[in-house]
Amino acid sequence: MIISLQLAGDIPLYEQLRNQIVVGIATGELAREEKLPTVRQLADDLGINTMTVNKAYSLLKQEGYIVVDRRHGAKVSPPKPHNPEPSPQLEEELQLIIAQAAIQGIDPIRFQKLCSNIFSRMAYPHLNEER
Amino acid sequence: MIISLQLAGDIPLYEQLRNQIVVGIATGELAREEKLPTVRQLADDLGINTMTVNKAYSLLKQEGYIVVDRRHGAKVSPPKPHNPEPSPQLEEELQLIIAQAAIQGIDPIRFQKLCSNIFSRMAYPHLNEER
Amino acid sequence: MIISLQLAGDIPLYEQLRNQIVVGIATGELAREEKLPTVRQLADDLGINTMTVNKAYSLLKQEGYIVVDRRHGAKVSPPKPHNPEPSPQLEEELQLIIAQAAIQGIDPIRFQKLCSNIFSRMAYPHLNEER
Amino acid sequence: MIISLQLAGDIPLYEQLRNQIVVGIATGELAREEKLPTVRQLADDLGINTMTVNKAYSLLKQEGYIVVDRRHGAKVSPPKPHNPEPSPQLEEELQLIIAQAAIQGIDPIRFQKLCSNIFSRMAYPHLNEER
DNA sequence: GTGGTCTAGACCACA
DNA sequence: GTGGTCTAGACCACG
Repeated sequence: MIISLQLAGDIPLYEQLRNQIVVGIATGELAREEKLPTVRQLADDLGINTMTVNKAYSLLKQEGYIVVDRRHGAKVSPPKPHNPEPSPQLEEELQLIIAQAAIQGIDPIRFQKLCSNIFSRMAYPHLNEER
Repeated sequence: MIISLQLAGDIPLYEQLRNQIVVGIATGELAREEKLPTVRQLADDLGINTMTVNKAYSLLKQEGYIVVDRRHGAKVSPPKPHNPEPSPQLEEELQLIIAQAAIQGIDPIRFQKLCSNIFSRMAYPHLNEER
Repeated sequence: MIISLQLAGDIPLYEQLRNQIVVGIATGELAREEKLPTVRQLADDLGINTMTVNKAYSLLKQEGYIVVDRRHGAKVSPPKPHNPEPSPQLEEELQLIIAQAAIQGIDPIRFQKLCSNIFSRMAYPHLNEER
Repeated sequence: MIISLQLAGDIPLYEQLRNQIVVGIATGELAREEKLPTVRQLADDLGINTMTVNKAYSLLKQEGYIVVDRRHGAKVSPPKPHNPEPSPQLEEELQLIIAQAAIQGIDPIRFQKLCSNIFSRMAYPHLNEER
């Protein structure tokens, strides 16, 4: 999986890292149960400090996206059960996005299509292949 | 228009302010061409520093959401022409949101419905009243 | 409030710090809404690194014990409503404590008395003085 | 006796093991003088490293919970005499628990009841069958 | 060899 | 002046 960080940006490195891994999990690029690179490995690859990677991993662990097994490092969490209720925080973020889209001049139909496109890139295991 | 800031939160005050004004514009709560309160006025109302409000206004101006006329203060920008192409940045943010939603266990249909609900609260002037 | 760290121990410094602050909040030694010392201040006082204090504060923030106001630093969270249901984690920890006490030869009556003593040192605002 | 370890957790495996054995002793699930499985046996059963089990046993021995007879393997220590004085360390741990409980909004009566429930699951041999 | 912890010192964003 | 972020380098606990 390719990770690209913009060193000169407003978003903290650890957050960029966290975001890209979240997307990687959702798209299936990082398969469920797949082992993530070690902290040191990833830090080396990206040319950043181990503690920065550490912080990203801690965040992901805290949010439940990954689990850290002391024996084998970090891996992607097992899929969550189907849950139709969005968190309030997510809803608020979505509202902001849609507000911006609306002002930019994007109509709802176009937006829906855009969402569909993005969704189709996700490998969400919640519809058919879930136990 | 009601603005509520959480003083003790991770999101910077100026960004919360900017976000709520953007939503206000999209929902029509802040009518197009409407005059915004002065920096000092708003800072007083919210009990925060003028520099913070100033920063939010600067950001909004830079992003094109408002125009600052030296004689009349700040006001909401006129509507943009219909433009079906989303900015890459918006697309990226949307991707992150959808990724999180997918992992949370929200299916595309539910998500679409959620979007529709939010869109219906927006007064997007791009479909009928296009100049 | 006095904080004493054992530098040569198994418990990480940031955790010792976190624990003592939690106790300080419960006993009322750190009054509700009271401002905590700044990260740098405390780090200097204790002779440890700022990042260690930072980590303790982050933990406390994440757990809801304190709130961090960007304008005035960290302060103790407002009291929680009366809630008779203990978290499962707390229950498990308590079970371990009681197991150890039982093996040590402490009978239930003695234990109850011990709890009462400790509780009497707490300034829990949940019984009378709550809105 | 059933032992369940969470491989992906913050608590070290050897400590989880130690804790569960302590609880097992207190509840009487592991009867006094009962022989514990060998290090290798237990390691195999749990699918973990022998060193991890070894460490847990060493800790338990050092704390006086078990005795290791070179000829017969490890077994639970004989009951301690009735001793109403808690160790300072236990008292400190209890203080932390109670502090958290108080902040969580649990009142002393509820807490006492919780303790009683847990105590009733213990088979403390110090009240009646004292030698 | 893994992640976790800690240090000293630096720079930046926020208000 | 506050907390937040990042670095380079080190040591330790865990398994």
